[in-house]
Amino acid sequence: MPSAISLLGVPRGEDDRPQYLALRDQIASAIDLGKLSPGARLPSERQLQTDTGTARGTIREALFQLEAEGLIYRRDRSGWYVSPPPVTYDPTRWAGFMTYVVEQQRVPATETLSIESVAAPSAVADIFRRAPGTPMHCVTRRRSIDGRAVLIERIMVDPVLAPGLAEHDLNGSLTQILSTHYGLQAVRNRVDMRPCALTTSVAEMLGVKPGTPGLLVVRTSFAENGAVVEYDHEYWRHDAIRVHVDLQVRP
Amino acid sequence: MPSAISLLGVPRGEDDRPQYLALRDQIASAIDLGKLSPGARLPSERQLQTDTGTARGTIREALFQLEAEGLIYRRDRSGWYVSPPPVTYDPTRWAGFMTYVVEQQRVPATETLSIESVAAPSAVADIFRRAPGTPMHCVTRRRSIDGRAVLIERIMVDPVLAPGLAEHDLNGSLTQILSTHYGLQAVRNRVDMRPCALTTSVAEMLGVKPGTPGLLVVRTSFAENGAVVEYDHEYWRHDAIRVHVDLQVRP
DNA sequence: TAGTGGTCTAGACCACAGA
DNA sequence: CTGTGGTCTAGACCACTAG
Repeated sequence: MPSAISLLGVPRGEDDRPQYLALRDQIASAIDLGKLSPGARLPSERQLQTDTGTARGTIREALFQLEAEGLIYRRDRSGWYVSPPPVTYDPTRWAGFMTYVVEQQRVPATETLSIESVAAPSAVADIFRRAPGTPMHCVTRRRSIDGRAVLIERIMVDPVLAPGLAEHDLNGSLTQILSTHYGLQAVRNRVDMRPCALTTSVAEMLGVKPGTPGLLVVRTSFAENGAVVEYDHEYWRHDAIRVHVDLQVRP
Repeated sequence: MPSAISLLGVPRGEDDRPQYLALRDQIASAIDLGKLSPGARLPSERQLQTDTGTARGTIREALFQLEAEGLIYRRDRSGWYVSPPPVTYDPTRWAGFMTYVVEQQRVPATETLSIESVAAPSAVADIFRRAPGTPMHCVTRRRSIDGRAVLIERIMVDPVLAPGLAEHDLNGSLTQILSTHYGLQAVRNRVDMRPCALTTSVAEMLGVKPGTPGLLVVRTSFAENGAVVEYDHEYWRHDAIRVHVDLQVRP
C-alpha cells in the first residue's frame, strides 16, 4: 500500500516519482526477475486498476512507457504481452532475413501480401534512373519471427530486369530468386535507418495501433553495372530488431 | 466543422478516423506545407483545446503521435516545437560528431558534464578484458546541434592506455586526443543500434520527459593489437539522427 | 456474449519556465 | 506572477477478440 497521504491532486509518495513510473518500475522488475516471461500476458488494465487503486489512464501511461522501451507490446483488443528478445540485423552481411533469423535460433516466416505493378513516383524513378511513371514491380510482404509479425516490407524491382517476377514463389528469399533466375547479383548495398512511428496502413498489416514506435530500414542494392536490383522499405516493430555493424579499416 | 452528429461516446465523422489522428493530420500537413517551420512553436494545448473543441487528453494524444513520428518535440513546460531535420550518421566513416555535423551545415557543440574514475562493472570489464572493479575513466558529455541538445554520451577509456586523460580539454574530439597524445588509433569499430526510451537520468540531462523515444548507439573501437580504445554509449533523441551505411562487396 | 483494449470527456491540482 | 506542460481522477461508450 503506497502511502495514501492525500486524496486529491498529485500526492505521491515521499520519493517524488510519478505513479505511472512507479508502476512501470514494478512491471519492469517483474519482467527482469522472470516473473513474467517473454510472450506472457499481463493482467488486464482493469485488473491492474483494481489491484493498484489508480485510474485507468495512469495505468495506460505506465504501459505506454514500457511499450516505448520495447519491454512489452500489445495485441489489439486482446491484451499486453512481454516482448520476446530482438533479433540482430547486420547490414554488412549478405544473409537475408530467413537466414539470419534461423542463425539466431528463431523461426522466420514470410507471407506475400500483394504483388502489383505500379507507376514509379518520381522519387523511386530517380533511384532506378528511369522516367517517372515507368511501371515497377511492387511486392508487399509480411515477415514474422516465432509467429509474431515483426515487419512489413515493400520491395520495388525493375520489371525490365526481372520480367515475370510474379510467377515465382515470393515467400522465400527474393534475393535468391533475383540471383538464380535473372542473374541479378548485388555488389553494393546502401542502407538507411531511422526511428519512426508506424503509419496507419503498415500498422494495420502488423495488427498494431497506428503510431506504435517502429524502425524504418531502407535498402538499395546495386548490381555491378550500377543498376538498382532491389529498392526495399522495411517497417519493423521497434522492439524486434537490433542493428549491429562491425568494420575494419582497410590498410 | 467536422460533423457533430452525436454528443456522447465516439461519434466520429463519416471517415472513421479517430479525432486524435485527424488532428495529427492537420498539424502534420501544416508542417509539410511550411506553415510551421522547424523550430516554430505550436499553439498551447489549451489553445488547441478551444480551437478544436476537443478534450485536452485527445489533443495530447495527437501531439504524442507526432512526437513519436519525430515531427515535433517538447521543451519541458515550455511548449511543443517543430523538429529540425535529422543529421545523418555513417558508422563506416571515421569522422567524429564535430566533423560530420559541420559537413551537414549544422553547428555542433560539446559540453563535458563529468569525468570520473569508476570501477568497471563486469560487463564493461569483459569488454576491456580486465578484472571487474578495475578503475576506468568515465566521461559524460552532452552534444548539441544548432543549440538543441541531441545526445548524451558516456565513454569508457582504460586509464592504463590514457593516463591523465582528465587533464585535457574534452569538449572537442576525444578520438583526436587519444590519437595525438596517446598514440591510440582505432582500426576496427563495432557499432550497435537500437530504438529505446530515454531513461530518467539521461532524459534529465537532455531536458526531456523520461520515456521520450530515443536511439541507443553503442560504439566499441579497437586498436591494432585488439585493445579497446573507446567504449561509448550514445543516447540520441530519436528525431535527431538518421543512420546511413554504404557497403561494397570486396572482390 | 463477456471481456479487452481504444477513444473520449471534463474536470482537478502540481511543478516549473519565463517574463 | 501567469501560462505552460505534467500528472491524475472517474467516469462513458465503441470496436473488436476470443471463447
